[in-house]
Amino acid sequence: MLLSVTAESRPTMNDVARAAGVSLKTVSRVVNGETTVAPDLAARVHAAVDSLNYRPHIGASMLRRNDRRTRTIGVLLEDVGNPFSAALHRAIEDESRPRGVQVLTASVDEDPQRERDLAAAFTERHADGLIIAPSGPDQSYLRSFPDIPVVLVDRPGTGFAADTVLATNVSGSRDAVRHLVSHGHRRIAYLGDHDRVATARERHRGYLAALGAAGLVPHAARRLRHPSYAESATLALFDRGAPPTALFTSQNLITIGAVRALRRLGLQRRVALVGFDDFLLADLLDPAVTVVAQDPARMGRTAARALFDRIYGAEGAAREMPPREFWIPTRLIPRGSGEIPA
Amino acid sequence: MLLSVTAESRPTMNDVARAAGVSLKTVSRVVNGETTVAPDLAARVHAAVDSLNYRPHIGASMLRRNDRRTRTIGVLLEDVGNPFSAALHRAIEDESRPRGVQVLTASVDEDPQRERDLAAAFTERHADGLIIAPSGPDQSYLRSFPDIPVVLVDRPGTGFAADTVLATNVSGSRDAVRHLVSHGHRRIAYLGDHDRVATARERHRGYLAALGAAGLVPHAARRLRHPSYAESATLALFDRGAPPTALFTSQNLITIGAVRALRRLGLQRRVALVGFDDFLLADLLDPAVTVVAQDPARMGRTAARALFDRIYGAEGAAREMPPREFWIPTRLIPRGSGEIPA
DNA sequence: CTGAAAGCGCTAACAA
DNA sequence: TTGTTAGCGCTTTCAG
Repeated sequence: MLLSVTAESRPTMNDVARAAGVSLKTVSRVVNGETTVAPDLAARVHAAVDSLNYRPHIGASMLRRNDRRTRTIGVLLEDVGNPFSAALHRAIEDESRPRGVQVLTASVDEDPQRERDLAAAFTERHADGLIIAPSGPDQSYLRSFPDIPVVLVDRPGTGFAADTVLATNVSGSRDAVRHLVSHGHRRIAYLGDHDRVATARERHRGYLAALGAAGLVPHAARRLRHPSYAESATLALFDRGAPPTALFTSQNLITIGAVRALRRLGLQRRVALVGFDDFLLADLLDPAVTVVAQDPARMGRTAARALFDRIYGAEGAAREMPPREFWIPTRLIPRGSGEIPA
Repeated sequence: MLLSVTAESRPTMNDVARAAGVSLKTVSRVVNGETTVAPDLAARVHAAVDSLNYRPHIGASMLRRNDRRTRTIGVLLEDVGNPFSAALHRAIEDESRPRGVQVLTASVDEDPQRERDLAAAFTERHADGLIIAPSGPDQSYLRSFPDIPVVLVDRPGTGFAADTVLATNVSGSRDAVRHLVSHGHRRIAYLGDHDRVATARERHRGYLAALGAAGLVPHAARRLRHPSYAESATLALFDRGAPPTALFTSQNLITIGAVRALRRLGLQRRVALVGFDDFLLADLLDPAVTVVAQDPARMGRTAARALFDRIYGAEGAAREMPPREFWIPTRLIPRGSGEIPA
């Protein structure tokens, strides 16, 4: 007497065909919803599919199909755990779902090597397209994947032409600083990410432009190697002679660090603050924090639509379109901290 | 003169073999790092790989391989955009990366149908395993995917036995309420998610248990259909006779709603508040919010390790292990709002 | 309308 | 050490 050693492996179309007493090809037709199958055969196939609990193997199917679509895209974000990336991710997913597209995600953590490796990994898995928030100084590595559409989001790419979705970083920062100037400030300090980060460079440019237009000079500009230095860097600004009367912070976590520092100094009601990028509970702090809000959801939706245009749009034509730029406007939200007079 | 109309399709192992003047199988060996290839042949293959920019097709490879691993897992979360889910996701990614595993993610949004559909979609893509934060009332649908290891996280499953990673919801809630009792409160209200949500049920149980142990009766318990009702529900609690002197809120967004309501009533320094689940900036509010913190990063890491145990662990043995339960402790963090006396 | 044969890109099993 | 043949699960092509 032999014990069964069946590996309990998943049924294939062949198994279904045998069970239904039809040919493999007829099963294929039914599974793919072709209408050229006699009703009684189709019914037998459906019954067999149910009883065997058959599920198609889309990997095998894509291998043979002419269009070779996996209906999977790859998304490279700064860090899937941070609120900005998470909001982008969610918006991309919302555009993908109705199209039956699944999403592979990964965090780059400002590591250029990782960016390249992950793009390669997604390519080997035959993602139909890539959405990338560029991190490294150079995206020319993408040229070695000529057959896969790419959309860049949040930051511009270098050495590679692709559809790009960006916030209006320069004008948004200009608005922020102009707002502070209009409340009488003349000593306005800047706290931002390292120049390596493209968005930080742009926001710094906006800061300088607004100061110049107002006939002011930069009071102090700190480009931080990491947001975790924001609190101590802010404290240092108030260590000497003529401290700033207002701060412009170029990013979420830096804004929060500045808030903590001002609290410690007891200056939160005396020194004005405008931050770039909104954050949860900014309105519940005291004073509530004035920000230039981005719209990550809209950025994600726009990026996903641009990608799907190219992947699944009118064959040929859509893929060859010249690269497009999408600018997503920012919006100044006055809440209190930015309206403190000089 | 003919124009080239080559479809620019990706080179295959065959192309590489031709270019290197070796057989297809030799290329396969080199690409897979087998050491049984003569150095000069290997060098020629590498050169051809580089010049053609060849990348292996892991879909085709997995189809033929004996182990049939895609090195891809599927993760079903409540909402990839919310901080708790995003932290889980990030931790899962951190465990996946060193193993060369890519992560497919999707948001279930409390929709049982979507949960099933997405599990099926991941299965069709031959994910090696699934991590699921159960949302629907019943996970027995997972039995129709007998060949794929599953780990449940954040909430227990129903109708399906699997490794499960849970926060200590009951004891954490008990700690929270006991903390309020120890500050003299006797009228402690509960605000939480609808009973449909398993974690909400457990946290409510902990609330009742702590009250019972203190000889108290529930003051008012509101099970909300959606967190967006938290603010108005809190306001309503103070509409009548003997309002609560303390609140226990069972979730992030509900806690924040309660904070908003107490502010509007000007009661934020008179009514005590302890929330389940920590949130960014809880310490910067005034008063700072006392919470029972979960550890989503540890939950994610634990879930991922449990899954990888089963997928890639000692063949056979690991897959057949009985289901395990992992309890991730919560921690009460006193910050001010929970220490307001009755 | 249905089916048989070929083959997608790759690895397993075997032979040379 | 290297190459040959077969075939993973499926769709295509083409013949009935």
